[in-house]
Order: sequence, then C-alpha cells, then structure tokens
Amino acid sequence: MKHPSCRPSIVTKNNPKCAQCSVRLIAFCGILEDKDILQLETISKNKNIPKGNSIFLQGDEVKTFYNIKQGSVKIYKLSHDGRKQIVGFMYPGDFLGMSDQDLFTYNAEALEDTKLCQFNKTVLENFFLKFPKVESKILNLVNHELAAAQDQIFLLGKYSAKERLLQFFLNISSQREKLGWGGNPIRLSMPRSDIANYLGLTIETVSRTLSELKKDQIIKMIGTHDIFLNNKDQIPQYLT
Amino acid sequence: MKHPSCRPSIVTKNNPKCAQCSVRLIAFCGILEDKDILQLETISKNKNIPKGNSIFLQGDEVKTFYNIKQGSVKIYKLSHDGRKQIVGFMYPGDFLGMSDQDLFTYNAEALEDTKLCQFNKTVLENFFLKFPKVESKILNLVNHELAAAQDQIFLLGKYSAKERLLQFFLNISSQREKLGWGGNPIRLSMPRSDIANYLGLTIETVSRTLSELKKDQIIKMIGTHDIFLNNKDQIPQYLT
DNA sequence: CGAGCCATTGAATGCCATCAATTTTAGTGG
DNA sequence: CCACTAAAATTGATGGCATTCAATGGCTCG
Repeated sequence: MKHPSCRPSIVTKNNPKCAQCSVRLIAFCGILEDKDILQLETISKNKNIPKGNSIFLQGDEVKTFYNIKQGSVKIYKLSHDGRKQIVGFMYPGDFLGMSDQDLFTYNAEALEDTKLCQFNKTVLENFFLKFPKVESKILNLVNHELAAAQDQIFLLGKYSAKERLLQFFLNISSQREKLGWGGNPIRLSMPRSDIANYLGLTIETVSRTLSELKKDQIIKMIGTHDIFLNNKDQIPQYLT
Repeated sequence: MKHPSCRPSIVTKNNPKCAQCSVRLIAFCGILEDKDILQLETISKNKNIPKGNSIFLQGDEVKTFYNIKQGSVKIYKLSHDGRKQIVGFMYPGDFLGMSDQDLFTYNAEALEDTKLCQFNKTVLENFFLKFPKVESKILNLVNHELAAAQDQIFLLGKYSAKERLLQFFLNISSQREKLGWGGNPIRLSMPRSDIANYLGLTIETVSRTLSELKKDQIIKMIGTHDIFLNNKDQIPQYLT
C-alpha cells in the first residue's frame, strides 16, 4: 500500500467506474447511455469472491443482485438427501440473483477468483422505475437463460455422453466469442467432477469420453483444462 | 346460429372480456386494475386451437404473444437429425411466446382443445411502456419458468425413473391447486409417449414404472389418464 | 520431494433402452 | 348398443451404455 489514497483491500468498495467497465457492452448496464450510467454507479459496489467461495446459498433471502465482471460461477441445487446438480455456469456479463421467490432456490459459488458488481435488490428495483429499459434488458437476459436451460434439458434427455461433451465445449466456445476472446482453444474453469455433474454423467465417463475424442482426433488437449477443437465447424452439424 | 348477433365461428375474434376472465388472478394481466384492463382488452384477440394443432413452430418469427386461458400446451424442440425433446408443458394462466431471439427456438402444440388470448408483440410492448408493472409481472413469470426448467434439469440429471414420474405428478398436482382445482386426483392431458419424452425415458419404462407404483399402492389409476396419489404428503420427502 | 487430490484406466454390475408380442382402450360405423 | 379396427398401453426377453467399484497414474503445491 504505497499511497494514502489506496483503499484497504476490503471485499466491498464503491466506485466501480462503470463507464470503462470491460463487460459493459454485453451486460444489462450496456443499454444505459454514458450520462445515465453515472447514476447506476452510485448504487453499485465492487465485490471480490475468492475461488471456491460461495456468493449465496439455497434458502438465503434474495436481497442482492450481482453482475459478473470477471471469473466464473457455478449454480447448483441440492436435494434434501444430499444429491447435487449443477444447473448452470455463469460468466462475465451475466446477471445473477434474479428470482421469482423470496429465497434462492440454488447455490452460487465462484469457480475462480471472481469480481462482481453488487446491487441492493430494492434499490435496483427503484432504479428500474426511472429507467424501464433496464428492466426490459434484464427480461431479455432471463429469457436467454431460459433458452439455455431448455437446451440443457434437450442435452440431458437425448444426447449421448460424447454429444454432451461436444455441446458443452461449443457452448463455452461461443461464450468466449461473445466476450471477444477467441472461441478456440477453450479453457475449462471447472474440475472434471463439475463437468460430469453438469452433464448428468460420472467423472469416469467424462474421462473415458475425452480419451475417445482425443483418439478420434476431434479434440486436442493441452494439459487437463485447455482444449483445442480440431474441426470446430463440423461439430455442430451432428448436434442440434 | 340462432341470432343475427352471433358471430360466425371463426378462429379469431375480438372482445375477450378480460374483467371476468377465469385466469385473470394468476395470469400476467392480473396486476392491472379493472379500469386499466379495458385497455388491454382492446389489443387482445381470442384464438381457439383444436387438439393436436400447432400454435407456432421452431423457426417461426416471433410476432405474437399468447396467454393460455383453457387447455394445455406442450413445448418441444427438434434437433436437425429429427430427435425430439419436450421441454415443458403449459397450462391456463401461463404466458407463451416470450423469447430473446427473433425466431422461436421451440414448437408449441395444443394437447387438448385450447383457448388463447393473443397479442401482437409490438403492440403489447408499447403497452408495457404505459404500464411498466405489466412487464415486471412477465419478468416474474419468466423467472418462474426458469426455476421450473432448473428443476427439470435436476430431475433429468439425478432422478430415477420412479422419482421422475412422482415428481411429474406432484408438479401437475400443484399446477392444479394454483388454478383452484383439486390437487388430487390429477389428470394427464398427454399420452404416455409425451410423458416418457419429457422425463427422458421410454414409453415402456413409464408403463412399467406406473405398474410398480400401482403395485406398491403409491398411486391408484382410474382409466389411463386419471391418477389418485395415495399418500401425497409423504411423497415430497423422498424427493427434492 | 512427498503428500494429497485429481484424472485416467480397467472390470463387473445394473438400470433403462430396444426389440417383440399381447392386451386394452378409444373411436367409428353398422 | 355392439362389433370392428387402429392406436395406445402393457408386458416380456434381451442387450448396451453408462455406472459402480477398484486400482493406477499424474499434477500441484506446500
């Protein structure tokens, strides 16, 4: 800490500097013009979540919304008998915390060190009244999430293990492209156990299937978490 | 047609009479007061879809929204190689047609003779500008749909055949209760093939599992489409 | 460099799918 | 109302893909 002007490294601090935010173009705040986004800045706070930490838990009261600026997050549900199912992964630009319930129906946990923009629920809802198009934008994002969930239902209901993994890789690829990063190769920010759980498979099946995909020259792996898709354009044909 | 005042039996006609609509309390229009709902009435049309007919198809342009007044609808996706996956069923009070895309990503088909309230997309979106809380209500409904889709992901990823069927019955039961009908017995408005497809199973497995549930006295069937849940309150414990 | 976790590979089991046949239901017309 | 027919549902026999159980290999990080 060199200068007195440096804030202490607390988890929550003000002044997110929305105007030059890296996810502004794809996030909900992107529909606000420069003059209006200053108002949003005054009601938002930065929050850093270290890898492996929870952002909120199933059963917690919904009183905060989040915007992901950096990192990645897994969303999972627990049944009363302890079974766990990951229902989604979220990435920079995604809006987190919307619910039709008063309590969260799922857990959110950081897969890597993650930076969030945090809003008080009531305050942001009042902000909607002044800028209705912000709420429209969020409706749009939720609809997008719903479409993704329906795709996942298709995957779980009809795809083989090999198809599930390939579809998963393509999803990550297009996610990266949306963020302006390269769509190939891709990086898996989660362990095999999370991939398996998300895809309705076991770790062993994921591992075996990856070995097959490597043998068949469909993918190439650099280490255990970076994957190059060999004929990426050919893959979608035999899915969807 | 006894009186000249009777309209011809066309599929689409005006004057839905929102004020005394049977689904008003649970549908999106329920947040409007009596004086405001008259304005909604002027932009809505009635539409009847006979059993088995499509409401819209995957790839169709999104230019109409629907509100289900009576009947039931199945939502399903097709992959390019012809595989089909039902991703949801919709019932009276549900809002149909929202999308983040310009084209529908799924098909909607009436499971029984169904009555809809129809809105032009652009017109209803302009209506939102005048009554923003209508859009808030729809955001709420979409969030509810998303939560249901996440539940279905859990079901497909972690539940056994027996659990899938029981969960499905409980869902229908609570749907009926929301409509003020009895939650037990329940009526299946779709054939076995649709149940199987929705639950990620085959017709044969559904049939076999139903036989087991009957043998174990967990359900009692009246005909092939009416089901009485014997100890309904006990069932949820061993799910969720 | 070693400990512990994560990933991979192997062998055997099991649940649900597939293939096949029968029974029941529902719809139609005599 | 009943016979007739086609579709839907049920039941049986077999098989396969992914799981489960078990062991080995390979990172990663103190």
